[in-house]
Amino acid sequence: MASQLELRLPDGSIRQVAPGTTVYEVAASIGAGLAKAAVAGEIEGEVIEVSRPIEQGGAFRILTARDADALHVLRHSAAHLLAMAVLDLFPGSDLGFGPATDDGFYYDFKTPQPIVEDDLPKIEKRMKEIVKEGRAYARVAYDRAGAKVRLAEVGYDLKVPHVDEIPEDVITFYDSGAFTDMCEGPHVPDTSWIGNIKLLSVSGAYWRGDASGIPMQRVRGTAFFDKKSLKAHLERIEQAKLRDHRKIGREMDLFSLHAEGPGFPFWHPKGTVLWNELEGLLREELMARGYGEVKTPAVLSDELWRTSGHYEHFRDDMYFLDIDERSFAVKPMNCPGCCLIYGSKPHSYKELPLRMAEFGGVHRNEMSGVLHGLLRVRAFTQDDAHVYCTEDQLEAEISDMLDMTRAVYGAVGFDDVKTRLATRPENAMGDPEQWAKAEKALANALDKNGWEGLWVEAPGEGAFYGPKIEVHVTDALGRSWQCGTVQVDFSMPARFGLEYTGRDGQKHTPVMIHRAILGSMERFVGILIEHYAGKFPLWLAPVQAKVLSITEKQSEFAEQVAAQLVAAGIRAEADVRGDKVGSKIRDATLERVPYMLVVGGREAESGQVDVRTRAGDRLGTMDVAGFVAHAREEIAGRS
RNA sequence: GCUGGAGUAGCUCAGCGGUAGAGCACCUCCUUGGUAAGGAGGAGGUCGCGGGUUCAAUCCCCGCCUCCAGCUCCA
Repeated sequence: MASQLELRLPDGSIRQVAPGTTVYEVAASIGAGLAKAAVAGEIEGEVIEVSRPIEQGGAFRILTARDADALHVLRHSAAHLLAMAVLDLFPGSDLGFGPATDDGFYYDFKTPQPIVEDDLPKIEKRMKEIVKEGRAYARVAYDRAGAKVRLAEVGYDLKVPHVDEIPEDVITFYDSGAFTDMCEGPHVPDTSWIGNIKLLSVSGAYWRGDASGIPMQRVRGTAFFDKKSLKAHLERIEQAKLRDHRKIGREMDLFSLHAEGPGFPFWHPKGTVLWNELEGLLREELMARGYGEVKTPAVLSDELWRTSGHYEHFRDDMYFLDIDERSFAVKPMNCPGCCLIYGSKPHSYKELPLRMAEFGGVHRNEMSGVLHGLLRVRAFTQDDAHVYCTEDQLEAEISDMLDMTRAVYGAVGFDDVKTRLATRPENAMGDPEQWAKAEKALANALDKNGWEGLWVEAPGEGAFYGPKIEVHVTDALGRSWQCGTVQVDFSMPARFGLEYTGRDGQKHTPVMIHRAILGSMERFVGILIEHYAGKFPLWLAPVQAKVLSITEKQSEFAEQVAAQLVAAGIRAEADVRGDKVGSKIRDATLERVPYMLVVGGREAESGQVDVRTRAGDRLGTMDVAGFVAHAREEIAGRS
C-alpha cells in the first residue's frame, strides 16, 4: 500500500488522502457545500474532473463556478453537448474540433445536410433536453490502436489521422450516454451543469482551417454557470450591435460605402469633421515633437517596390497599373516614398534623428470576404511616421513615440492601453546583436512610459526586418483593438542605400523606425464611433450645438444665434421646422448633438438661449457669449 | 478567395407566380405648441444586375455584383 498523498490547499493547510481518492471525495471531506459546488479539481496546475482519482500530491484546489478556469471547463463540456444534439438531429455527421473559446465555445461539423440558422433553436432545444437527462461525462482511456478502432466504430473519420499527432500514449474519450468524443478533458460532472446556454451562429469553417481542405460548418454558442451572467453576456452582444459603427455612421451621416467601390469608404461632411479633428490633435503633437510633415505620391514605379522588398512579400495585396508601357503600383505602405525623400540629399549625423510624419493614404487589395465597414477596408490613411536615427538614439526616439501614444490616446478617451513587444523571429535578417540592442531599447522605452511590468513579450512575433511594439486599446465594451505600432527596421535604409556622414567623416547607414499611433484613420474613427456609441465628446462632435426654435416666430432669432456660434468657431445648426420643440429635442438627441439651445419668445426677447445637454440636463438660460465661453472651455480641454 | 445567409422607398421591414405595401424620414397645409414623437394630405420604387422558365416573374431556375456571419488575414 502506497503511503498517503499530501494535498496542499489554497489556504495553506495540508490534507492527507489515500491514493485513488477522488476529487469529489476530497471536496466532500472539506464540506458538503463545496462538494456540491465542485466543477473540477486542480492538482499541480492540471485541471481534472471531480470523479478522477488523485494519483499524486501537491498544490490542490477545487474549482467552483467562481473560477475562470471552471468556466472554460463548462464551455468545453457545452461543446460536447452541442455535438450530442447535432448527432441526434443530423445522423451521420462527422465531428471536427470543438473547443471552448474566450467567450463561449464552438464545434465544427461535417453534416449530410447543411445546418441553417433556423436549425439553431432546434439544436438548442435538443441540448436542453440532454441537460435534463443529466448525462455523465465518463472518461475512458485507450491506447493509440484502441483509439483508432473506437473512432472507426462511431464513424468519426476526420479524427483518425489526428490520433498519431497526440503526444500522450494514453488517449482519452468521454462517453455521455451513447455519445462519445475523443477528448483530453476535463469536463463538468454531467450535463445538468450546462443549463445556461445560447447558440449564436452557424457559419463556414474548414477542417483544420485549411481553405483548400474539407469545408465544415461551425456552430458557435456560449455558456455560463448562472442565468444572470448569460443574460448579461447576451445584453453585451446586443449593446455591441447598437453601437455598430456602420449603423451609427448611417444614422449620423458620417460616411457611406458603395458597391462602386467595395472597401473604399466615402467620407461625408460630418464624418470628415471627426477625421480632421483627429488630424489636428496629431499635428499639435507632431509640431511639439520636432516632426516635419511630408506627402508622397500614391502611384510609384514597380522598381521602387522591388527595391523595398514589398514586391516580393506583398505583391498579392498590391494594385498595379501601366503608364506609358511602364509598370507602376499604388502604394500599400508609405515608407519607400519617405526613403526617397531621405535619399534626395546627403545627411549629416547632426540632422539625426530626422523625423518625418505623413498622413499617408495606402491601398491594399484585401480579400473581398474580409471587408468590414471602416474596420477593414482596401484604402486607408495611416498616421505614419518614419524616423531615421542612430542605434544610440533608438531608445530616446521610441520613448518619445510611446509618450506621444499615451498623450493621443488619453486625449481621445482611451485610458486602458496595453502593449506587447514582438521579438526576433526565426527568419530574422541582420545581426542578432543589433536585434538584442533594439529589443532592449524597446523594452526600456516601455518601462519608462508607464508600462513597467505591464507589457507582455511576444517571442518570435517580430517582423523579419526588426522587432516591434504593438499598442492595443480597450474600448467601452472591454474589447481590445490593435492600433499603434512602433517598428525598428534594420533592412530598408540599406536597401535604399541611405546614409549619413558621421562625426568620423565616414558614411553610415541610419536605423529607421516606423510608427503609427492611430494606425488607420478609417479604422480608428470606426473604433471611436463604437467606443462612444456616437456620443462624441464636444471637441469631436460633428454638430456641437443645435438651436431649436419653439415657434416660427423665433426662426430668425434661431438662425442668428446659429450664425453667431459658427462665427465663434462652434459647429452649430438651427432647427426651425414647424414641429413642436419636444419633437426637435427628440431628433437632436437621436442625432447625438451634445448641446441643444432652446429659443422661445422669452429668449428672443432677452437675446438669450436655454441650454440643455444631450443627456437631458438643463444648464439654464444664458446669453450666447456665455454659452460660447462654456463650449470653448470644454472643447479646449477635449473633455 | 471559400462556406452559409441576405439584397423590396432615404431608413427599418411586410408581401413571395397575376406587374408593389406599412411605420419613420421627406414635401405641403392646418396647428404656434416651453424641454424625447400634434394633425391632415402628398410625393417617392426598372423589387441589386443580366439571362432563362412561364400566358404572366419582386416571387421559380442559372450566372454576376454587393452586403452580412464566419474561415483566413490584418491597420
